[in-house]
Amino acid sequence: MKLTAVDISKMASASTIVFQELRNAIIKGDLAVGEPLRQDEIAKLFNVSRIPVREALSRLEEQGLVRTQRYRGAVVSGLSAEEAAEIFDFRMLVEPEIVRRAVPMMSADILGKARGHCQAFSESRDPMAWAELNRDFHSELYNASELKFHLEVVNNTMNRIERYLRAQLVLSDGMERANVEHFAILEACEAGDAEEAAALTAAHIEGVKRSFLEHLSLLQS
Amino acid sequence: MKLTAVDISKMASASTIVFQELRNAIIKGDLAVGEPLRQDEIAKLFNVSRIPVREALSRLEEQGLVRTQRYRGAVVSGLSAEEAAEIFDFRMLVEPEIVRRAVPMMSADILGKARGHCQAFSESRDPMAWAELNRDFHSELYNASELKFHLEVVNNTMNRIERYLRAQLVLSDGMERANVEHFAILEACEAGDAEEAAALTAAHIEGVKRSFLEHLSLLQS
DNA sequence: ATATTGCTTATCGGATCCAATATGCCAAAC
DNA sequence: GTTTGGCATATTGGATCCGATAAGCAATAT
Repeated sequence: MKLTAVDISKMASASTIVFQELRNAIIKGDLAVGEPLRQDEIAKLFNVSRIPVREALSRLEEQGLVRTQRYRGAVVSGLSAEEAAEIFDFRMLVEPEIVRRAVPMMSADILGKARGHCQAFSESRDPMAWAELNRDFHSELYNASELKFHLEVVNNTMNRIERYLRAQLVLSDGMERANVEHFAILEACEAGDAEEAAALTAAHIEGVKRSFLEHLSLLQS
Repeated sequence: MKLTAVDISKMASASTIVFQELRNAIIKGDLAVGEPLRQDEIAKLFNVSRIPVREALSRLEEQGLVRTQRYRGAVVSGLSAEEAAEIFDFRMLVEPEIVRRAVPMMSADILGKARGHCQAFSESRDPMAWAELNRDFHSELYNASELKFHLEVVNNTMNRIERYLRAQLVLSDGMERANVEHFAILEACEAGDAEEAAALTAAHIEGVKRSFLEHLSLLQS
């Protein structure tokens, strides 16, 4: 038999599709913080009943991306400055460790792909694509670690903060700095220097954090 | 006005109650790994329709506590030895840091409560209560950090592995060792020695990890 | 005996319907 | 003018119902 078989049992259900679309919209910032998510409205958008929408909203709440009040519906949840700062601290704790353990496992293929993402990031002129490429680059490196649980946690963490990173990449020289730091991290990886790569990753996140908090205090003054 | 007001809008919905009960049953190990969770059956148990049950199952899947296949239902998900080992590594990374930042914020009240949990743990003769008291003790210390995000992540992490810890506390001298180590951690906290408390916490988790893996290899041989 | 086919039942995903609560508005009472 | 009570509407949470798929079993053909 020569058939390109697709596993239909793994096809996404309606609720899964709604979930993923809503999640992406929240992550990208297309849905503003505090914006109410009406079940009816979403159901009509996707041409489904409210049942799969409600399951999607339950899952989003479990991920901390929306907040729900009984009989009052769900709203997109955001982060206070303190919460964002804490999330940066968390990333500074976990991501360097992932890199440390990933470096010895990086094949030439992975390093090549990472360099590709890095290049694309540096050359892109589309601010909206930056966050995407930034995440591709980091994911490429992190995935080499094959630490499924760590990666899952970091992904959920990124989902919560990426909106703010986008805003910040555009508003500052963050883009150029990120670019330089990415290449530095990449070179440490290519050199097989796990400790250096981890240290650079920590410094990178710390820089983003500081820049983020500065911009925030500017906005609030 | 002197009324002990309860916020009725925060009362749990049916789906939330089902979710919490299922989650607790999975965490405690009352529901075996691989056991299928039939919507009808659960709905009848709680005297509700399948709708809130399905929302509960969605949420459990989002937490990694069940696995769902389309049209085939949900089963309790477990951990391979590798996955469990990775989770211990993750805990060794995060929990010491939480302790480090919690120590300066521990009031006499908190330390008192922690000592209470620690005592209760050491005196309890009920193996099923150990895991509970163990978690109370650690939570008491961790909560002092007021790192909401870190705490959320650690809680979800514990939810995935607690079943295995229970089994292990009973089967070994783990109970006694944990007890000694708890008091050591507590003393470092009382002394305000954050670094020592963090180091002891890391050692504690590492000990549990090693003991866990040894028992596992025994079982498998 | 074994493999294939068709049927029956169990179970799931989703749609539709109903009850409970929230929200906004307007009139009436003070 | 402010507050109170009584609607009408919007929205949610849950129950019931329906179509689709999975899984087991019997009947048939080879």
